[in-house]
Amino acid sequence: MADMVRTRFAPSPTGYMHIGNLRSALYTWLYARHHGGKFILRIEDTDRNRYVEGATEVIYRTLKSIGMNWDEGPDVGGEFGPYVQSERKDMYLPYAKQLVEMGKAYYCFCTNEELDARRAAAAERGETFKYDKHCLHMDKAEVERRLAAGEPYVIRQNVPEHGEASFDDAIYGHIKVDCAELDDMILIKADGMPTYNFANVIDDHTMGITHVMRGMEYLSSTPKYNLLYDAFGWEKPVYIHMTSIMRDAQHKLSKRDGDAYFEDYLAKGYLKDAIVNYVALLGWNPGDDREFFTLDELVDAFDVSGMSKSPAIFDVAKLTWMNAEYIRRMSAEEFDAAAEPWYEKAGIAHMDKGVLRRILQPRLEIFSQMADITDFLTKMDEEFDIALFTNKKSKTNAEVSAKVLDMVIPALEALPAWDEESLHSLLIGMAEANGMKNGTLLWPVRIGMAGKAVTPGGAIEIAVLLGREESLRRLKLSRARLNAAL
RNA sequence: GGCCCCUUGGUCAAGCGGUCUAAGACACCGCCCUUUCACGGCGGUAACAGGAGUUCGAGUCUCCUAGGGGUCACCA
Repeated sequence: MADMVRTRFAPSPTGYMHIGNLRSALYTWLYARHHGGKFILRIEDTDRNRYVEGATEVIYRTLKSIGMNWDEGPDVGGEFGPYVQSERKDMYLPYAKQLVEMGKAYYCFCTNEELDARRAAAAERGETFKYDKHCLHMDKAEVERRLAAGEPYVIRQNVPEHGEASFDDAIYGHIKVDCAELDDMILIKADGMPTYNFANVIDDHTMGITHVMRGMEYLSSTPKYNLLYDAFGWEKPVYIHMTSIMRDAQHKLSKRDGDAYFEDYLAKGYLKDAIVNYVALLGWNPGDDREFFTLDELVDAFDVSGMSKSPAIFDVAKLTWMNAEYIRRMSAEEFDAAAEPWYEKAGIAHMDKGVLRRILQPRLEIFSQMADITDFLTKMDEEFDIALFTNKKSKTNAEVSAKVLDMVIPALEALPAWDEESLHSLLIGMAEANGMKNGTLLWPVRIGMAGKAVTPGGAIEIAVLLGREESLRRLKLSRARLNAAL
């Protein structure tokens, strides 16, 4: 038990799951599972102004859908609860007061307005503002008096003016900073709530978190947290700071570009497993050439030594490739099931599923491409440019095409069975009998039925999908339009 | 601006002092396959940010410069 790894994912409920957050959750979860430890979910809602209704449910739903289960959390409980920060509100003040008694923290009555003014003044002088410990020097009697009078106050950490604060990061190594650089951060806000920084330290310790994994934006404030651990005489956790995911070299993935949230990609038709797989590889590598991982395989392979120090740019093209690969690797049953809603949307659900699967599975990169790629099946552009009948490689032009269609249409009308095999032997047989390349015969037929240069599948598959009546209707119509070019 | 972190091809990245005339993947280009387009197969273009050291030897260690990111809130 003493060596049991305990990690935590501590999101604030803002409504959506950011891709970067998702990856942090994933790594944190993987670390715990890989080491046979516990994964704890804690909701950090100390900022009441930012609370979003239903946001916690989004977090639960997302994590569950991916398969990241938690051992302790607001909904499942646990012996270190409560797991919602606002419900722990009363736990923090005593710790802060304890620090005050030890001289490691102090009451501060400076108002926000005063501070803002001083900050602005410092900025004007081109200086970095740092709280001057003004209230630290207030005599005890006055502090007591103002407290008794009910004056609003905050509690600040008393950072030594000299010396060094440091910590060891599992990825970045030893990070140290001069205490003179550190500001006396607020531990308890005027509303009695702890700041994120303070709550984090207290919660992580009281919840027995052994490995603190979080974004690297906390790298520079972590030495300050360690001062708190030292003051309390607590054992420090192992720190593992994780890189951020970027849109490009200088910007993080952002809400504005509609590329930041897990939900965005789901809506665009990406598979959750592909997203998770791709994201897992952004900032971590298994040390070999493997790229495809199930969650279980990730648990097995995950290791801090494979985590990178520099931020990674999110490459949609690679995600798309990976998603396409996931689609191609689906079994027939899986593909049919996943495709069904998209077939409905595209209006082709009544067509031959076997043929659809065969032409679409290797071609779709994301399911949302379905409607576009199959649009000609539901409705041919009857005004299509008849120049499409001309194709050099297939040796076709308007004249050849007219000839081919004149020959093919009656033969198709006479074909007893309208199935793939019959269509295939008829058309290929005709090409051979007439000494034509397959392409010379099939090109006009495909164009005549599709009215489009690029189609998934060829003439035979399209004919099967459209059925005899519609195929012939289109071919006759196209043949008639060809007259204009002769 | 102060402080902290980072820096291998367009992107993800392997590399942990010699086997680097630097792997693999995506993207891109070419060829093959072929009933268009894909899929698949084969091949190609493309990188150690720059400069000083240390060393017999540096992508790998040190320092400097440059570039990028983070942070400096009663936000998390």
